[in-house]
Amino acid sequence: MKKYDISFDTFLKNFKEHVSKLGFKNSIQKDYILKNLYYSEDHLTAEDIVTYVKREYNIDVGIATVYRTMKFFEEMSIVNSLDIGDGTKRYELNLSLHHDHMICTACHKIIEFADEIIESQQILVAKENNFDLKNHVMTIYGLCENCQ
Amino acid sequence: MKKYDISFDTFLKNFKEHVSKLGFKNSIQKDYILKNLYYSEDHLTAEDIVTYVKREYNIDVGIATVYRTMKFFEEMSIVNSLDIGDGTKRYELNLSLHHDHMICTACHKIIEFADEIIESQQILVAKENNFDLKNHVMTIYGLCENCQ
DNA sequence: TTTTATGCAAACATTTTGCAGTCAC
DNA sequence: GTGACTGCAAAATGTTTGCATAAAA
Repeated sequence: MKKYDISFDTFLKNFKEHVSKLGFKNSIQKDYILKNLYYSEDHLTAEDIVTYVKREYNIDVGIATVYRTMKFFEEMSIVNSLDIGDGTKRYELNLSLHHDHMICTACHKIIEFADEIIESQQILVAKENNFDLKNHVMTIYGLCENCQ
Repeated sequence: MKKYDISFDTFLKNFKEHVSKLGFKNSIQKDYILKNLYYSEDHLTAEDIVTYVKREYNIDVGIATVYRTMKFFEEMSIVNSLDIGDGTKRYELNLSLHHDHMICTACHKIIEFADEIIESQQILVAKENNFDLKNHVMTIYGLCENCQ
């Protein structure tokens, strides 16, 4: 659904250079996990990633590697994690402009949205509290159009 | 820290009547879990609740009962749950006005805040998307004053 | 007396960790 | 060759469930 401003190849190349510069090592697992995140739908669980990478690219990745890699990607700030309330972490690429989520409590559909007023107000609130804002998550729960 | 507009005794009395009317049964476990939520700090884990109820009131409550009770309270809309990103659910009484959280990623301190502009903008965004808003969660991550 | 709630222990699901072997640089 | 990465299996963690008993209405 969502397209990014940067092509996958460019993104991957940049990322691999970045990894090298920091003294970490690249691997085909990292490459294909990233490729999968780039081209698949958002909001994948670790299990999803294992399944999809195998199905789409025929690459075997262990679930432990996925968890470790996602933690690594989060620290690199190229991935965000998301909890839709079912006790399972989901991951999405952090390449697009910041957006938030509306989650339907009936069908679990996820609607993404971005609102500039909310964004700027958050920055203001953080400043008022002498808080050094790094990231934020906003989730609206309710019923989507179909489920009302 | 936070005081509610309603006394615990009044709140408990109302709640017990409500439970009866719906055909459920009251119990001292429910009473003391509620009492603990009312008087303790916010953002307790299930484990915290077991520990505190024992310590403060010398009442034994099983962890399974806490989970079941919190689910029940959430369905009654008197409790909210909160995920601060460490994989453990935390609970707080839903008696006060809506507020959101800023969480320090270094010391895990939680700062509560309420912002009317953000609140009203959320309602607007939901409306624009034909989404029937029931609840929402907003969390800002970053560094608190002390940890910067 | 009927039905719901509780507590225990077992089950379950998700995530993390230790370790031996592999791969990148 | 060294150090980081991977995969497996085991462990750890958090949460849920089945069942017998207890308590509420």
